[in-house]
Formats: sequence, C-alpha cells, structure tokens
Amino acid sequence: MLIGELAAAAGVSTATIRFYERSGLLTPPERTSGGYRDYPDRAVAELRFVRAGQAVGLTLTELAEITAFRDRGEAPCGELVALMEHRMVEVEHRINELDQLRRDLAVLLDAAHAHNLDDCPPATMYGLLERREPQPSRDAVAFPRT
Amino acid sequence: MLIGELAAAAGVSTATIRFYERSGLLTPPERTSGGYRDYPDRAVAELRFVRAGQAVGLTLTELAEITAFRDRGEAPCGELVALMEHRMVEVEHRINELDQLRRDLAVLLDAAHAHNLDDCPPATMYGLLERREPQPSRDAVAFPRT
DNA sequence: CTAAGCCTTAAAGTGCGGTTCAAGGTCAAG
DNA sequence: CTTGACCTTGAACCGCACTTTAAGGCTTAG
Repeated sequence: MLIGELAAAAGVSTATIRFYERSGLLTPPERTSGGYRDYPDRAVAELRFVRAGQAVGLTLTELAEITAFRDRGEAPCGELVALMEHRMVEVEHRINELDQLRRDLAVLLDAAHAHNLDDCPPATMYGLLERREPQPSRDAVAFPRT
Repeated sequence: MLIGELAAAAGVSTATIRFYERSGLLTPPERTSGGYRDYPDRAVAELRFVRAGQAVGLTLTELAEITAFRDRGEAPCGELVALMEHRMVEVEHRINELDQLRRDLAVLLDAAHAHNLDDCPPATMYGLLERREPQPSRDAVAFPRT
C-alpha cells in the first residue's frame, strides 16, 4: 500500500502520515525499489489507533510512548488504560471548570442586560466582566479556551 | 507608575504588558524623560479588564477590537456583550462535547477492565479505544484537549 | 564613579499538531 | 519519450499567547 492509499483509507493527509512517522507514532514501513513507502495492511489499524487516541484527547507524545512499547514487543495495554484514566480525570476537571465558567457568564450576562448598553464609559464596561465570587483556583495562570 | 509596578499591581509580567501594548490591548502610556513607560492609575483597571476577558475565554483579538472601540471614544458595551454571548454558546457546546467524551471514556474503561491487560497483542490494544457509537460530528477535524 | 536594579528594543523561541513549500525522483499511460 | 499523477526530502510556516534572549540605557545609593 502506498502512502496516498493509506491516507485515503484512514482519512488523513499524506503529510500527516509522514509527520506521525517522524514523531514515532507509526512504524517506518519498507520501501519499494523506487524509495516509496510500502505499507502492510496493519498500518491502517495502527494509524486509526493513533486517531482514536487523539479523539479521546491523548497527546501525540503519550501515544508515541504506547507505540514505542508496542514496537519493543511489550504489552502496553496497562499503560494505555492508565492514560485513559488520567484523561478521564482531566476531562471531568475541565467539565467542572467550564460549567463554573458557564454559570459565571450567565450571571454576568444577566447583570449586563440590566444596563443601558448605549451609555458605556470604560468603568461601566469593565464592570461587565467583573466576577464577584472569585474563580476557584486563584493562580490558574493559563486560560484555555476550548 | 512604572511598568514593573503596574505588572505587580495586576499580577502579570512586564513582558506581557509590552506584548499587550504591541497587540493593541493597552493604550500606549506617556514616557518619562528617560524613555520609561509612565502609566496613569486607570491602566490597572484597563489591564485587569483584559485579564478578566481572557478569564472568560475571549481571545486577545476580540479584546483588542473592544479596546480599539473604546480608544475611539465609542461605546463598545454592546459589542462586549455580543462577544460574551457568543462565548457562552461556545462554552455550552464544549461542555456537551466533553460530556459525551466522558461517557465514551467511561464505556471504554469499563470494557477495558474486563480484559486481561497482561495479554495484549496490538489488535487487542487497538480495541481498547474503539468507540462503537460514532462521535457526533464525523468531520470534526480538530481534537482540542482542554 | 560604580554597581545594582530598574527600564528600553527587536528578534527569536516555545508548545502543539500539524500544513505548506520548493525542488526533485518514480512510474504508468499514451 | 513525454506527460501527469504520484512519491521523496528538508525546511519553513501557522495560530495563539506569550517568554526568553541579547544588547544596551536610566536612576539612585553608596
């Protein structure tokens, strides 16, 4: 199987496949006499595994560790499950953060709609974003949007 | 007020303040005879507004539009509220996505714990991430983690 | 006068997950 | 034997929100 066929079979670009190979996520395939990558059928499953891992929010670094285990003939199911459990905790944490944010925004928007939005000096505008109840962790230095 | 004092007052680095100024988020202050930035007291509120906007997930580009309005003497409260409402929709959407992911992970982990994790050929491992019920939007090309 | 501790700038680097580009090689059809 | 569709590589670029680095100027205390 050539790279374009693998790409079509897994629904990714050929550039992504080469990038994954460089990143240690896919085992480098044999080459044809002309130097083309020649993939075995199992490469499709290998690639789909990476995409499935990404879809649940595992990082490429984490997935590379798993595939490195696999390529050394070890049995990384335990490691994979550990990553999934860790991700589960992260997701729950993030849902709670976003839910708090949703509530905060609801309060702010409610208050905002009580204002005359056409009379809007800076101090009034700044007030539209002021959250009285401090957000749970005071020193959360990053503001992830997604 | 010098930049270091403003930074301390708002809890950001001086590099961040210069970056915000370059990005159009803060009005460029007067300079002292020696070329130092000399901030008026209202710069603290201005900077805190930007951080508050970030904390609810507005982008710097969005906040720059607001401050550009303000610096032209217009009344951007309506625009700010529109951004907040838009952000609210995004947050709700993201919460739903993450909640679906949480449920999917729960199912996968449940199934995984029924396996013997020490007997783990690749095909078995790949199965640990297979989600039968397809994720809502088939062509969601990005995998945001946060 | 000098040393410390502020401040200045432009430019480059970071992390993540890729995409895009430039310059070229291979292969099958016509 | 040329055309066009594929493939190769390395390097640069993207967005986002900064941080870091390098090289130097200002200010004040001793």
